[in-house]
Amino acid sequence: MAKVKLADVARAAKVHPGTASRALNPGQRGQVSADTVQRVVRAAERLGYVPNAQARALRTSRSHLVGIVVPDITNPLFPPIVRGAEHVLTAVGYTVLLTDTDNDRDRERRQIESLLGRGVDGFIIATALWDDPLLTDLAEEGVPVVLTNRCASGGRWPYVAGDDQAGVRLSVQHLTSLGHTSIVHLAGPQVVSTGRERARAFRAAAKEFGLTNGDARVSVCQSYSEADGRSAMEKVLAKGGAPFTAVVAGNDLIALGALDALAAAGLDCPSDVSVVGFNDMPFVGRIQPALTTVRLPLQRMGALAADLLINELDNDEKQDAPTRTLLGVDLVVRGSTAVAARPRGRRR
Amino acid sequence: MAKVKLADVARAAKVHPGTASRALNPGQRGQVSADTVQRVVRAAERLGYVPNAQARALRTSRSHLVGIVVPDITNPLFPPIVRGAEHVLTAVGYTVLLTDTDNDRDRERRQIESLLGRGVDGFIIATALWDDPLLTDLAEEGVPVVLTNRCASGGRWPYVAGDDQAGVRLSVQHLTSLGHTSIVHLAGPQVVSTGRERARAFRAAAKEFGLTNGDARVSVCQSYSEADGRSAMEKVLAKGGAPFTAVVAGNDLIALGALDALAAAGLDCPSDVSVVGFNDMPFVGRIQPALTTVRLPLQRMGALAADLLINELDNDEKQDAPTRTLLGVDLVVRGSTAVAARPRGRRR
DNA sequence: TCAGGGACCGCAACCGATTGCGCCGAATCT
DNA sequence: AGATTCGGCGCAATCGGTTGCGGTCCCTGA
Repeated sequence: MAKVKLADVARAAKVHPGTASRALNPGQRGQVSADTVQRVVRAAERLGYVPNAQARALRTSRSHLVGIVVPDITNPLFPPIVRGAEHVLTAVGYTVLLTDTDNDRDRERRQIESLLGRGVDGFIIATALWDDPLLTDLAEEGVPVVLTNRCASGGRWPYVAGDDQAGVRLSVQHLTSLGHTSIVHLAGPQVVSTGRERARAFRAAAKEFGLTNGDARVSVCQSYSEADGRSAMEKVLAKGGAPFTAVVAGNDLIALGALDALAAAGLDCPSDVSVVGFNDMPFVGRIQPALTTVRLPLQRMGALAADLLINELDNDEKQDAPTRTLLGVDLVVRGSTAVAARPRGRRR
Repeated sequence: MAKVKLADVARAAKVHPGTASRALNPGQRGQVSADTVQRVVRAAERLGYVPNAQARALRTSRSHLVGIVVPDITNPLFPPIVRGAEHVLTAVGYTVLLTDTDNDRDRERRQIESLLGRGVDGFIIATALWDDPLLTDLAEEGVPVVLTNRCASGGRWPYVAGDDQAGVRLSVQHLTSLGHTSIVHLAGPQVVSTGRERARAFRAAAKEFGLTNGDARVSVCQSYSEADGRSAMEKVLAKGGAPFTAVVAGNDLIALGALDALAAAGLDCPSDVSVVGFNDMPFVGRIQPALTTVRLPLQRMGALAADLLINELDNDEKQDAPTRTLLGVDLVVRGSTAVAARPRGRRR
């Protein structure tokens, strides 16, 4: 069965294609008599008419396509975000173009350009660097962009994410209330906002809860991964210095790596060292020990990012002050944190 | 900066747009002199020309868009598949339209129709039911489809997945070799191929390894979820019957649910009951007890599915015999399986 | 020298939907 | 009754590439 096109519907309803188009588009329906509208709509239904999105996009230069850019869809952090965004977007007639940049900047740029060639109306980007030339390029071309998960410097883009600062503060508060007086922060990469922000928040919280400088060390991981979490933890253990009894990880992956390093060093979690993660990835509550971590409303983040983008797309007026939303987070206390033991660490 | 279009390039190269088009398309390049090709290509580069995919698709009725349909991107099974497929597809100029059906048939149909309206060239579908009207409809419309993860009856579609039968056989073999003589299979839903196939394989393997009927029970879960796994396990425990010492779960999620039910019933895994899962989802090796499970090459599955689809799209000749590929699987032995204890179970 | 044959390239139609412009007939006003 | 307005709809251009057809020019062979 050949695709039925607008002209077919028009013929069936005995009107001109232009009229059929108006009858089918709620916005222009006022220009057509109710009677005609009904005839056209009926005909369209009877024939099973599905408008050709390509043609429409070509003419209107609105594709109703949205690109979602994630660094690695395999990282459990992102699927819920994608899902939340997708549900909102499809509900209002947008379609999602997903692209996984594989944490590769060149690939990311190529992908985004390809998507632009496809005429996407806007992007939801979860891969932003703190200083990101790609973003400024997009801004110059006037492409609507909403950032999620990570933000960028300049505060130029709408943005929705979890409240990193609050999450870290909750973690530190929890640990100090358990009697921990020397805590290590295994920070995420400092080129992304979450890495910077959580590290900043850690220092602030440490000060707030009375930890002195030497007792609130920060060690930076190259990436958010188990491998880098592990090696960062190993490095801290090897270096010695003041003994510590707790670790605040930049995210759950880093926490997992840290757990490995601790176990390898013969340290037990939580009796020797408490560990808290960030993100509450699926199943981290079932690992051994069950990970205490900060829960973000990921799906809601995605949904909100989509809302923001839709809003920006529909009101083509540019708003000068981009909305920036921080969603509340919870600390989920599980088995990886416990009352501080006598201070302990690897000494040289 | 306004988008540069083909006409601009043509003007810059002092040729007709038609000629510019031919010069830029490798397939037609032979019809243009080498000198002109170079002029056009240079001009295109200089101006930063990006062809408008919509216009091209409209004219050629080839969008280079592929729809990937998954039931729930939040299920860790799917991201690797999507990733594998996406990498292959983008490498040859296709773009991925992702849609998450939320396990909702109506939603799925709407989404697919919407994607068809967008002119997708083909689909990779991971949501197939065993008897799936949606698939036959697509087949009637002549839309290329490749199935992955699950297949459908009739053997009408190209298909790539893990070797379920081999995986289950490995599991049963492993358990019997540990001395288990009474095993329960918590099967997945029987409306999807993996549920049926694994159940069938379980019965066959049980027979092969000498388990009698009463010692190879099958209980079916409504869905692949922790909740249904748990309730199925609870039901088996409540019903009593012959004591069992091992469980082969339809997938990891079901296994997790079963673990919960066992723990709630005061049974220890693995000392009282061994459990083996299926899929080797991320992090199931870190839960307590570390789950013995069957590992599928998920990313490779996605990549292969993409290869199959591309092949079908490029050779518009319909091949009468669809390729069906089963990828080899491994049994990953971890802590949730152990030598059989004395048979035990809940007795009334 | 002239017919025949390519190689190259321009012309214009076309893909399918949208929309500014303007025509026509009927209702309203004076 | 004649002028005027307005609702409803048809016409045709347009979005940006692609491609069948045919024209021009040059080269080859007799």
